[in-house]
Amino acid sequence: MTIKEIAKLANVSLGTVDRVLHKRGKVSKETEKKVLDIIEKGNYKPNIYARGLVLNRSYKIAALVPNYNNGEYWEMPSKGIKMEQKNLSQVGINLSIVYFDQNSVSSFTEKAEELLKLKPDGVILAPVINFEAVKLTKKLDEAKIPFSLIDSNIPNSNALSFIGQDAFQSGKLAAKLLCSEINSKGTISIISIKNNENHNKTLQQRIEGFKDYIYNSNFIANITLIEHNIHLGTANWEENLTQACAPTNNTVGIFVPSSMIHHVAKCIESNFDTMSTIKLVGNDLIANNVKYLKKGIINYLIGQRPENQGYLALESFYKYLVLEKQVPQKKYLPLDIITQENLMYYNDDVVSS
Amino acid sequence: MTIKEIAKLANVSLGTVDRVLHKRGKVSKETEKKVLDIIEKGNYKPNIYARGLVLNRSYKIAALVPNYNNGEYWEMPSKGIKMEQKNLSQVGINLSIVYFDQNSVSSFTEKAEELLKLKPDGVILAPVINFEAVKLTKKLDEAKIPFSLIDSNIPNSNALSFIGQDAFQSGKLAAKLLCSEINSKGTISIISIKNNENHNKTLQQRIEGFKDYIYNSNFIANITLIEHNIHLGTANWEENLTQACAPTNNTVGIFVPSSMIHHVAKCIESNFDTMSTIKLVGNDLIANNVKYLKKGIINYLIGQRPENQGYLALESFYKYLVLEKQVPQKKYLPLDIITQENLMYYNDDVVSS
DNA sequence: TAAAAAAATGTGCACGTACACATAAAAACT
DNA sequence: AGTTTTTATGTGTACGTGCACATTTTTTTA
Repeated sequence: MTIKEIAKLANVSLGTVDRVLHKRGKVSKETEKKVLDIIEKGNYKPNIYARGLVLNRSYKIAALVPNYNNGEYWEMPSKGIKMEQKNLSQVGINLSIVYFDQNSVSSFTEKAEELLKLKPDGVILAPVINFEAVKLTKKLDEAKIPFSLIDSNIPNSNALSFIGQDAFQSGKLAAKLLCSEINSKGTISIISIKNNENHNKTLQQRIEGFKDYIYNSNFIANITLIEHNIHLGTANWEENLTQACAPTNNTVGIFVPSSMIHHVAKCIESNFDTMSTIKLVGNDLIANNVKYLKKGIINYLIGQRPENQGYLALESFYKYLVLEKQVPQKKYLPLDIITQENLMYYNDDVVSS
Repeated sequence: MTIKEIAKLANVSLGTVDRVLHKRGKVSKETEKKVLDIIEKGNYKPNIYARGLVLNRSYKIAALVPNYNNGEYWEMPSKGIKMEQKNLSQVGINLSIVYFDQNSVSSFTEKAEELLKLKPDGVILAPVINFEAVKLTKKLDEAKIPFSLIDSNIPNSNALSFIGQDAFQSGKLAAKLLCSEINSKGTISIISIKNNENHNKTLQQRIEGFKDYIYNSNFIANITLIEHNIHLGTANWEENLTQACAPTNNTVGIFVPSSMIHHVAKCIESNFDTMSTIKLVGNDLIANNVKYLKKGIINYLIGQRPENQGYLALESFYKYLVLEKQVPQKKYLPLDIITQENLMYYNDDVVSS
């Protein structure tokens, strides 16, 4: 059914139907009702091609995400955004990615300014520096620029959508998996490995989830939990890490609540004679982690589909701006459990493109 | 860049550019080269809206899948197909689903005939009755109707694409998960639960994968494998099943290579005093299975994203027919590991729509 | 009751492409 | 050279929508 057909059925002109469809007024009550009835009955849906052709709109989306080296976690969300950009470039979605250094607050504020200068029609934001990100969202609200959050959420923000994981539940799952691998009494070491001093909400929530599971399970009778913090690049960090890997001589498991578990795996590998029985659970399918998963040093990785995060964020803007559809306010991605046996089907799980 | 602009730059008419673009001939070598150069340089991409508008093609896709009762496995692929249909109806993809009874060969052949009478532009086929499905694919080849396979593959067929799982690997994964839950010597029972006598390739491959893992691991020293076949609806099948659940009095685990594990779980629940320690691993997130996963009777389920299978199959036709893109010949979906802890983020993992 | 104002309705063009048809230029024939 | 045939190039229309502008009808005002 087309506008023309509606017009014919209602005995009015195209213009009148148009005014009814777009609520531009200047239509008498009666004709409006007549037209609306026909639209209803005929289940009229605008032709997306004709619509796209005549509107020929284009939107500028800007993403503010951490920079990265090859193989690091943040490569993946960026990859996802870029992939989807290729699909959406033909339908009027243009993308600029602005990278900031997640170890530097000033870098973030600087890049945030840069981003605002682009006057984007939408923003994708990774609020890893939480406090500063909140400030930016305020500014975006003022400027009436819609924004989507990826990776971690800012509760009570005005975000168009949040796409990421449930960090607490991720921690619980890690604990469950680690416990399933452990058959004896002993110590589990929780090692936070970080680049900076910034408080990381996601890590904290994962650890809380992890402890929650242990404390509420039967395992607590047999397990002692010890927490460690390692700051990459500081003096002796490697020694400290080795120490953290086996704080007692009956250490049975290690949990690293981030993508940094490959550092632990490397450490275990170097001390294989004494540490080979320690079970490892961590997060994220980055190349280094995958390597140790394949070797059997890491037992489980929990994936959070970071490419999908990026791609869904961009897609949400397409749906919102171009298709003018509603988008879900929150999208928790599944917590994928990855082992040697199912790795191959996740590792090249390309963004559906 | 538009055709008009190309024409202007090349000092020719729109018609000439059109002939070059569509290789309709009747263009002199020189002008053709001139136009092609400009197209190349300008990186011309046809406007998909204008294209869609003027072509206004529509395609009839027919799906041949097993019928189902509420909550059964085959509800999910159908659901996925239908969901994507909603998205694609606006872009000229029309769908008819033809259901057959997977326990009846004659039903399949009958419905296959019905499907061919629809003269579809593409077919989605679930070849669960392998031999008959092969015959159908031959006919489709003759009629030059492209087809996609879901759920299980037909090797060396001419399929546009296969979308499904790696059944062998799925079995290996099941074994790994079951073993991780088992801490003592004992018997593992592999129970095939079926509705019919037909040979089911997928089940067989899963069992082979399962055994492969066990036989090549250290567990084989402690584990005895026993296989059982249960035919639903036959006399005493429930007694037989109870028998199969605990063939020895140190049965430690049960693997069901299909979505039918809820029957086993029910049996365990009824005999909870004696069987509560038996670990269960099965396939597919159907409602009945989820129920027992939540209760803790089933320990792991392996998911294969059946909705996605349906939705990707339909999407592959959209890409192939409408967008005229190439589609991957094979798409193995990830083997999702589902436990109580990550269930919630899979269970409502709606097809990205 | 005529003129002015307001409300209602109608018309025409543009978007970029595909394809049918019309025309012009070049080549091959009497 | 003049005619026909072949080859090359140009023109026009339709697709369905959105929006600016034109026209008609109704209501209000002097």
